[in-house]
Amino acid sequence: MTSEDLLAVLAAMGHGQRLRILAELAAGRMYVSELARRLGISRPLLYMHLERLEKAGLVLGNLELSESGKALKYFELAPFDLHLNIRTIRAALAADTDRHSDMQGNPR
Amino acid sequence: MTSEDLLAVLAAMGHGQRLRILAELAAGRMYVSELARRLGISRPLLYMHLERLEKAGLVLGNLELSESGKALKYFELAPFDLHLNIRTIRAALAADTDRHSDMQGNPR
DNA sequence: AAAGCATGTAAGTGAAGACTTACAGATGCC
DNA sequence: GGCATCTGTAAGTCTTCACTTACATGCTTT
Repeated sequence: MTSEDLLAVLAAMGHGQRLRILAELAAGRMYVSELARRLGISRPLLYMHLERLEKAGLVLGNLELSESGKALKYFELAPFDLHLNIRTIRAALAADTDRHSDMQGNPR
Repeated sequence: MTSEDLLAVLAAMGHGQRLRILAELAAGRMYVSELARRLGISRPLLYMHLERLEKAGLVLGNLELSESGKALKYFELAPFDLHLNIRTIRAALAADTDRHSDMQGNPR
């Protein structure tokens, strides 16, 4: 995990609304409009938050067709469990510089 | 831990410079000017970041007098280890509403 | 056809955050 | 005294973020 990944997660979570979105999705998958109604926020705003959460890998979006044929975009929680301590931070920062070195992934 | 506390930590950590500050302090306590030189950032900027980290409880500042009598503000890492998952998030949000109920801490 | 509900995006506004330059006060050393 | 080094803060700029309003599109049901 690079520091970029770590930062994406931290920044995504570091916001009240998005914390509430995650908590709401813990109850189960839900499509956007329904989620917006439950949280009492506007849909475009929710969209922005969901985008950010998805980029951080915390939620997963999926456009589906209901039985009646109506398009619904379902979001669900992605499983995550990050041990946030100084060790994790140092490892993430170290991973950045390591990307410059060769022979990673497929060393002979 | 309330969501306010959690958000303070997440928002404080969700920034590259501050992540680097924490990593640098992992090597040991250091005073502000020295830390600024090591990181290559301006002192006022570092100040702002340290303030934020301190409010989140991630670092600890202490103004001391050196042997020669010069004032130095030392910062050190506060031990932290946060398990970041959906359970923690829900617990934090739940703690918010619980603050309105009585008999917490010392229930008879 | 019209109304209802869904997705998706664009444009604009207002507030918060990140950063710089600058200045003031205090002490130690030459 | 004058220079170096440290702390602390104020003011100003600039960008990013959060949020609203509005509009275009598509399918369903009445």
